[in-house]
Amino acid sequence: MDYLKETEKYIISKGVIPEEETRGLIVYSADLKNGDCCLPCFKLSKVMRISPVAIAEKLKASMTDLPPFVEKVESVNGYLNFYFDRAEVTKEVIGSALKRGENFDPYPQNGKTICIDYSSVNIAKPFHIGHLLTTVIGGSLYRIFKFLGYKTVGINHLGDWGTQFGKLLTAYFRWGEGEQTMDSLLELYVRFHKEAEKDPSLDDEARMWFKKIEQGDKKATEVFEKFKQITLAEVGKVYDRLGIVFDSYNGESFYNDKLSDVVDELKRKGLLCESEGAMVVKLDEFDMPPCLILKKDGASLYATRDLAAAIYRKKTYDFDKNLYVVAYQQNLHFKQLFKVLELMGYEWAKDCIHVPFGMVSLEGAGALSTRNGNVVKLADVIEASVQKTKAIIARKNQDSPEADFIAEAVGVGAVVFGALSGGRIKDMVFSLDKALNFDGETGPYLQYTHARCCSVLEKGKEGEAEFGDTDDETFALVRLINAFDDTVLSAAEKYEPSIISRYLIDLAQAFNKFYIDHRIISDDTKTTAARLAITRAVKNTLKNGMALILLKAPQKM
RNA sequence: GCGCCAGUAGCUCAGUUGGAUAGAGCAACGCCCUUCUAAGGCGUGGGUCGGGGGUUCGAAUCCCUCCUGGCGCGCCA
Repeated sequence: MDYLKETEKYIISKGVIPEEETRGLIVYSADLKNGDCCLPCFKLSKVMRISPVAIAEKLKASMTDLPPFVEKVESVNGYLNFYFDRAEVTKEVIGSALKRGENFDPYPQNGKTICIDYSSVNIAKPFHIGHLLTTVIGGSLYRIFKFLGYKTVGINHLGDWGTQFGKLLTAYFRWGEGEQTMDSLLELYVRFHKEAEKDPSLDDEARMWFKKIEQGDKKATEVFEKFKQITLAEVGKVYDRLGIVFDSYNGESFYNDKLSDVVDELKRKGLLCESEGAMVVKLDEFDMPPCLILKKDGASLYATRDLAAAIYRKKTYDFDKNLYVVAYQQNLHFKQLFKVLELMGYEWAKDCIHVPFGMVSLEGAGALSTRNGNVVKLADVIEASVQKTKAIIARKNQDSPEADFIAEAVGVGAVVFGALSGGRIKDMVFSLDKALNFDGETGPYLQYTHARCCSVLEKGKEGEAEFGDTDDETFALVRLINAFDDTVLSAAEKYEPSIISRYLIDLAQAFNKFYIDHRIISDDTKTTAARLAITRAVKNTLKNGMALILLKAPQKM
């Protein structure tokens, strides 16, 4: 139940204050001492020309028939404070939470489709921690929107086009024919850049090889396809461990044969003009630099492919929203892209949304760079984290048969949560030590709390609950359980999984306080039943919330 | 130079559509396992919310200005 709305409705029903001015004023109290929610009357004071104190007093006087969930109302310094009937609210909140069961049903299908472009790996380049954010943010948004009843389309817009692949082929045929791995491909790429500094003719050779790929030359295409398979097999393993899925792997090369149509369309609509030898769409009147469509030599550019991709996605999926989970370096690019779509007359341009996130750099080593090999591979970080978890489990002397499963869930969870716990937009300095810290606000903390709930539930006998517990710790927990849906909706609205992460930390902290201060299983069957019901509601809420941020919830750890 | 974003405790960050005394975690120190998982809990210390001005009954939050940092600004993606 939305208690703020209910309270608002009740206040308005009194007819003491203007309805329009009251909407949205009610907030949850910061301090439980001041009640559970309150109406600050200062804004009303301006409209009604009465002092806030007088308004609060007048309202209080009118409230002779409180709704069932409100116990008392107080007027304090211009605030009208509502104290909830805790037993009543607890019963309602825990009751409806338990009704959802262990796995919450998704919202009913809303008939809307959302495309989410994320991860977007580059062929033959290492899958490193720089890709972690786009991968897990996108993967989490995918689950959040699916939960909310959207049809979701996850798109891995592969980086499988460009002169870089000419370079790779050059290096391959010169120094590395035969079986390749991701590592050996990276070595080839790094070696090319080193040698090309001394021998510029290598660049010409690279252009030649890329031209061959473009023309569909058999030898070039075969080798390139092999590189693609090697890459996808490698990153596929990481996706599996992270629980990331895609519905499409259409990358840059996929749009190759759709580019000329886009260019023609731009011409036809009078948007394309020649500038310094290149073809551009001018955006001066929107205070933006021009959007480059074709190079001097007639070759297409990034924007050209993205235009083709957006149009293709609209045609194919008829999306209601089209998300791009791409680093903020490309803010301008997407602004230009969406503006050009708008100028082309596509009203759906407004549904295209760039979801930017911050830069990842390496502790001590600065920016990540594929060229000089300054990378930390995602698979290595995950593996280190899982190994550390195994060591902890061994130390705790719990050689359970599920040890491997738990280590995998917790190790991966630590890495994933580390990436999803902070606001998207902040830059992140990656530190393995920090990623491997399992104390405090971390994924393992959430998982531990969940396992703790499971352990208690296994030992106690659940039964018909009567809620007499109304102390602050218990009630804080109840309020948090009730906030689950608002939290998910807010995360979706802002495309910000970290809102769910923060919420789950709050929930786990509240439960751990509750757990320490309240003996859950005791001789008193009524109290035991009530506390177990709360524990189960917490467990289920944690588990379902964790799934939305890609965290597994083992029963034990 | 212009544009966008960021600046909150030693560190990492919440809080930013204005509401009551600015909150967590990490690190440090001190406590709590003969009762449900100590990957936990409690306590202590730690703040010019980048600076200054303004709007307001009320500002970390809104406006102006300055400082610092990051990113972007034509043929890479």
